[in-house]
Amino acid sequence: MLNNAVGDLRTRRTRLALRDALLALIEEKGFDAIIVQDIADRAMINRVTFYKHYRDKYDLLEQTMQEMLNELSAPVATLLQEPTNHAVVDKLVPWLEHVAAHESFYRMMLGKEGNAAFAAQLRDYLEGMVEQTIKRMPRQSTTATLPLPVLRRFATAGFLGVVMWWLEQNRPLPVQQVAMQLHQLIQQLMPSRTQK
Amino acid sequence: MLNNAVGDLRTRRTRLALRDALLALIEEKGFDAIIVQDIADRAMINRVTFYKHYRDKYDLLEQTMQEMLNELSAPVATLLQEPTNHAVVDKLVPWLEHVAAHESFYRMMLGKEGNAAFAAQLRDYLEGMVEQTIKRMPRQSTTATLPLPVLRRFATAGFLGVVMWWLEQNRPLPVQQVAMQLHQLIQQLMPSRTQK
Amino acid sequence: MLNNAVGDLRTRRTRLALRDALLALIEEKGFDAIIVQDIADRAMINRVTFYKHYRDKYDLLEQTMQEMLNELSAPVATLLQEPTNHAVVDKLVPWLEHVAAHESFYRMMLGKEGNAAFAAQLRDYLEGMVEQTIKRMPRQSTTATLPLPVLRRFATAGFLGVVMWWLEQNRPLPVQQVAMQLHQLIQQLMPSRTQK
Amino acid sequence: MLNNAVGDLRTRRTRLALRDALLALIEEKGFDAIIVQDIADRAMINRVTFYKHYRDKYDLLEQTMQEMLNELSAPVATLLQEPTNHAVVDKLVPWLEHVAAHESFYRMMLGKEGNAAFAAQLRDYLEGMVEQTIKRMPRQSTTATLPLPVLRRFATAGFLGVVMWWLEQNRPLPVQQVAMQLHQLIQQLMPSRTQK
DNA sequence: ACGTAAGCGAGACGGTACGTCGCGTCTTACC
DNA sequence: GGTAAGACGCGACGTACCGTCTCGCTTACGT
Repeated sequence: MLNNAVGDLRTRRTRLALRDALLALIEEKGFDAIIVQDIADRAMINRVTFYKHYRDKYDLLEQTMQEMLNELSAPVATLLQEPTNHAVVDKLVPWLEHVAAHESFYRMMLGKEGNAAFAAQLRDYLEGMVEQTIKRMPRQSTTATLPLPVLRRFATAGFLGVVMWWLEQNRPLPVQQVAMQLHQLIQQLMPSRTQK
Repeated sequence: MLNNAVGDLRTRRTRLALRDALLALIEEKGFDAIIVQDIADRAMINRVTFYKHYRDKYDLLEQTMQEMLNELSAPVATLLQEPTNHAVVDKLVPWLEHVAAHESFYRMMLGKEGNAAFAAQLRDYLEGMVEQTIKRMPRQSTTATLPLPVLRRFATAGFLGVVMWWLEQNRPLPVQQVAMQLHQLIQQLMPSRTQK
Repeated sequence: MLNNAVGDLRTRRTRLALRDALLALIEEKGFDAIIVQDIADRAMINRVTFYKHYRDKYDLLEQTMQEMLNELSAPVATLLQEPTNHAVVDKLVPWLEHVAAHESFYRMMLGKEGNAAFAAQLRDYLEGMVEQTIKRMPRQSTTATLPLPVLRRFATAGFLGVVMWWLEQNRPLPVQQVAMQLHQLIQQLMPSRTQK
Repeated sequence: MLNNAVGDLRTRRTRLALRDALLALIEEKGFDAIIVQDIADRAMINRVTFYKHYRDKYDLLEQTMQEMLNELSAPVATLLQEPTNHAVVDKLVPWLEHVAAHESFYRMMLGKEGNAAFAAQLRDYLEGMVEQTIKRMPRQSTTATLPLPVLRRFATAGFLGVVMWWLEQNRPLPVQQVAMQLHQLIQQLMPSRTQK
């Protein structure tokens, strides 16, 4: 492993090329079908150099996924920190826009040939978001008929399911509309909780 | 590939041993970590003989998955054919019992190290069930505020999500209770449709 | 191994078919390139039946070779037993005619892709012939300048070499002429011995 | 196949080890009985690495044979280039010494379990030598009673036959004596030609 | 600005697993 | 009792991909 001080320009260039190559290849043939030589070829670096930066293709994937999730959560995080109490819908739109921007990546990673770990990670992230949102909300003494973890898992899994559907169908609806529908579905599940 | 005519006793014994070995190994270390030699060893057959029955481990997985799904749907199918209009909950219980009986298999296949194709196949099967159920129901002129595919996908994905949660947590609730909760969640989504 | 009593017609038919198949295949692609399945296919018998008659392809080859040699030596043996003292040339002609009759077989077995064991066996047979011939001859007190084994080996190996050359070149000379030339060569080596 | 540029020291060491292993194994059990793993074990390299250098064991054999023949012809070639007109015998001695030095290799390769291709190659080489020698000689208007190719083939095949006999018998005669006897045999065949 | 340590290309290598070929044995069922 | 048909264990094959090492070249960084 090379010096972690990411200062060196060459290092940064190489790592970037590798990440881009991975993303391109995932879109082309899915993660499982990729071999290290593919990534190196695409990034126009030597295969051995790959191993100087990442343990194996799973290592590269993990780091790339993490960055993807960071990018994904960045706009939402910004919104969350603003004092104005946005409606949930407002948070969904930038979120979905990010997904749309990386459409084929997400389609691949979440689809049949996809990676269960990525889906799980994404769902965990969503569960975290829900948790935070609920914590922020005024404690409403709801008659919680269902245990929270069950409700939360149902909501996040359902949410992701719809997003997958949306991607599989090549986004038949505009972002705003999907956002609204998702919002409505969640409302139906947690009427007392999330109502603004 | 050997004669598919399942007449030969030896063939059937071998194939069965291979399937059982696969299931056991999946529970032990997950599908990806399995090599053909493992399966052959466990089934106490020669590695080459494996290839006389299945193209590769993916082929064996696929066939095994298909049989798993058949087993899964068998009890529900029986219920559906009976004239008495069972409540949805009644269908859920045998379904969940089958999952519970193969707990570790499903936990593995649907979990982080799991197989996205299996999850997708399972979800497709569920969507099919929902579709059939809806067709059987008297056409209620509901004010369907959401497009059916979206609703259906949300419901099935959420449903599976809860089942996964249940397995991940080592089934903290009895089958009946999970069934009830799932039923309630679906009711909340399609109030007019599924109410008996 | 089946009953050695070769009485059974089926057995004889099978064995014959196998031998013919072997000969045909040797001519086509040489012994080494032949697999048991080839022989069985050509003989239109089941592969397993092959093993009921011969241990493996080498076993079949050996028996076939032995028969070939018997056939080869038969006419010469007849001549040898007759009282009239034929010239050596007379013995060579039927011998070469047999080789010519099985031209492609000998070409293959003695050629580049050939079988060293067969060549050795053939040479041993020739050495035996020479030995016998010499024994029959009136003890001539020759000034044997060279040890007999050396002389004999040189003569037989050279003899076979010329036969190979003759086959490789697709028999550019008629049998009689080759016989004469071989005779002359041997005469040159053992002037006092073989002169009639 | 690795870079043929023989520059890399590791490559040369590996190839050498493989050749030596092959030679040792041929002497031990003959070429046919050798499997690639044997060669790799003996050379203390990985089996896969073998395939990075040679297509298969036949490829390795061929190259090794070629080098053997080069080594064999080297001393004779030197002699041929010298102006002094050596007697044929003088050329035979170093030649036979080389064979004696690799006795068991030649015994195996030319014997019953041997390799017909090697024998053929060796004989071709000898024929080439004879041809060259004859060309160099003053055209003697001999009464060539036999066609040259026949004579040449008889001589070379006989020559090799005697060498084989010599090896089979574990060299009962010293090199010089064999050389003399071979010389005499050839003299008897081509009296006018080769007499110095 | 420039010397040097770092990143990098290139190739050999050990090693695991793969999927296939061919062998020889065994069993069952037919004639 | 000979044969067909097929499953099976087994040894070996040649290939794909992996991760490591080593050796030089070149390039960006720190003084």
